[in-house]
Amino acid sequence: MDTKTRKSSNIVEQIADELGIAVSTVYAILSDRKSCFASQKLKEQVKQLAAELGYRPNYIAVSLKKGKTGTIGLIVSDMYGETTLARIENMTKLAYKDRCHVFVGCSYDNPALEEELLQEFYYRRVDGIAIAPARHKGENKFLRKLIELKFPLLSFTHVENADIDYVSTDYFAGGYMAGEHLIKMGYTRHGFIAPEIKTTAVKERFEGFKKALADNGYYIDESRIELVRDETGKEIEKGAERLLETDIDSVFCTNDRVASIFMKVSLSKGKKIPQDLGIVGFDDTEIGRMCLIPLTSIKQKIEETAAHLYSVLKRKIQGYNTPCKILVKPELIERESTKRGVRKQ
Amino acid sequence: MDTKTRKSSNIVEQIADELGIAVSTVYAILSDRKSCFASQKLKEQVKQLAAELGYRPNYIAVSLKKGKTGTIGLIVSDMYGETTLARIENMTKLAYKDRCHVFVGCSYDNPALEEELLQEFYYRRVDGIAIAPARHKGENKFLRKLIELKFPLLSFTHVENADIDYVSTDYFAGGYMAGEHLIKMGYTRHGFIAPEIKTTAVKERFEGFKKALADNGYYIDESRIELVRDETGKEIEKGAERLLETDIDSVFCTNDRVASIFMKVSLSKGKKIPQDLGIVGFDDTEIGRMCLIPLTSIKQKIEETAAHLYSVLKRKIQGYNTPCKILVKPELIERESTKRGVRKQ
DNA sequence: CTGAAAGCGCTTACAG
DNA sequence: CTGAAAGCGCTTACAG
Repeated sequence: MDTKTRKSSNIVEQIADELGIAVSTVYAILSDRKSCFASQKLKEQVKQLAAELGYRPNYIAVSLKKGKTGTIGLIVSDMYGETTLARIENMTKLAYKDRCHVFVGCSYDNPALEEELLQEFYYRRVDGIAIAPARHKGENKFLRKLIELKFPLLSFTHVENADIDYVSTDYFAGGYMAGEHLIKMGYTRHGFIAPEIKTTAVKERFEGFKKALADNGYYIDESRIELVRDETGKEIEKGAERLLETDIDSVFCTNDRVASIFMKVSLSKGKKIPQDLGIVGFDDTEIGRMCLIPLTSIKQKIEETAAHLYSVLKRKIQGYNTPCKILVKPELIERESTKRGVRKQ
Repeated sequence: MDTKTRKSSNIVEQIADELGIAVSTVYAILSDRKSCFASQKLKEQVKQLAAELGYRPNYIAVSLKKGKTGTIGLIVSDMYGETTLARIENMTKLAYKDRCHVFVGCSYDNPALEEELLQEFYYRRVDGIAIAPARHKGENKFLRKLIELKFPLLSFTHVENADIDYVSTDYFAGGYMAGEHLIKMGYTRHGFIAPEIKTTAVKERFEGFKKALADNGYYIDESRIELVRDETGKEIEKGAERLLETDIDSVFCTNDRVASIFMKVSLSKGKKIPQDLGIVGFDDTEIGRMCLIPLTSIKQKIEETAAHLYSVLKRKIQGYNTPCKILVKPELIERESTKRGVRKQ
């Protein structure tokens, strides 16, 4: 038995010395390696000692050696609302099934910050990145670089003029559903309200909406399109008031929050919902469900989308790099705010 | 000049070979070390080459060497609501100022999962952990262990019978404020509604509420305390209906969601708010602001709390380990739902 | 002012 | 079946 007390501060070496075996054997035992043929008794001794000495595995060393960190970067573009939280939740939950953990970062729609975060995560050696890209346009050279390098990277939305892979909600289809639904419920004078359109996600839902109207012989007049200056409650209220001065009998709102404000303004003006006015929102959030007249809304299948995205990302991490552009259809959730008696077929 | 082409795959070695200098010099230049006295020209050459060869720093190696990862673990107990998202946001934002990143994990109120996550983060060598502890009681031995080890660990709430440091909202004070406010507005028959009380956070706000009533000569009768079976909308509605059959003229709801459901039920029964009925919520969320009658609510100062928590955590990481039990007073946000003409002084 | 060397804590061939 | 050695990519004294 080797008694030269190496007095190492490294617990694994201490164990090896104490038991007169090699460090590599200790590691083999401690990490339950299948190719470890130590006797049961030895294994127990080692584990016992490890516990006594307070051994803790060092995942950082493992990461360095393996060249994989078991880590994913998630970049969101805002820290507001159920959609963002759901993305965080889904990614962490899915990753954890593979014992992976996720770093969360927010670009606040700022391309420079987005670039920084991307680089940070890249240097930190995350195995892959999921990103909800900044909506305000701006050059992101680093994003392009990562795409060129074929770094495992996947987006939650389609990005104009960037060849990034994505798994996204089909916003166009969502808008189409909203339009179709209002028509089916017998509404004929359709309006649209949204804060100024800066994102593909919003532009597409509007395009889809218009297409549904057109396909059914309707047309949306300029005066019935209200593009509000910003997302503050004040501005949305003002927009709602203007829109209510037109002859609309229904409105598609870009999200549930806008819809709920619209509803409040409408009710305060004595409108009957859904009789005088049908309202459709987007996102199917709690706020819509809580409205005095529960809100019909287009629900993004966030969970399904996330599962898809994660599995593709995982494949990319494993080295498969097939291009991937996936659109997931949303779903119409019908509630009181459009439940007018008439149901035209 | 050393021409033995070591043909290393390591970019830094390649640079060193190419330029005939030592690797340590290359590293010194690449990481802009102040104690690096290489000539400006050499520095430029090195950086140039690094860019050409696509060098990327390896934070994992740095972490291993330095024994610090620049990483924080955040464990939340649910993935629901504005408070959780705000915690995630604040932690990531604050940490990022120090170029730290945060792993997010959720225990879903499950002590076993909580223990796992704690251990994962510990093994992953996060520098510190911020935790919103699981509310359902259950032994968490690992938590205790970390506390014993004096691992940098801080909680968002006080935990019964565990000596964990925390920076928390003062829920008792919040409940007290709610009670005091209702009394000041002239309400005299006070009720309380909440899903069954499992957490200190809720228990304390109720205790504070009762104290405010007692201090002002009021008393809350059993019949006016509605503890609902679970958090589903259905159960809360039923509870609200029962409570509305008593003679209450005001109610303190454990959170804004419950309050907004309560309001809906009340309105549908023809109650006038705030004249017949005053309602106070908790958390000051969008849902409360969106109510038909905007909701008076107790606002947790999440941002302030987070800033406090982060700075204490940082000190712990730096090795200072002074005990820390901090309560941050919340704030009453007065809106229409309690704005009754009478203002008793 | 620069460079050779040891070491952070692991894993993985490879030799015995 | 077990162990000695090299190496993952860095940093940090220390020698020159």
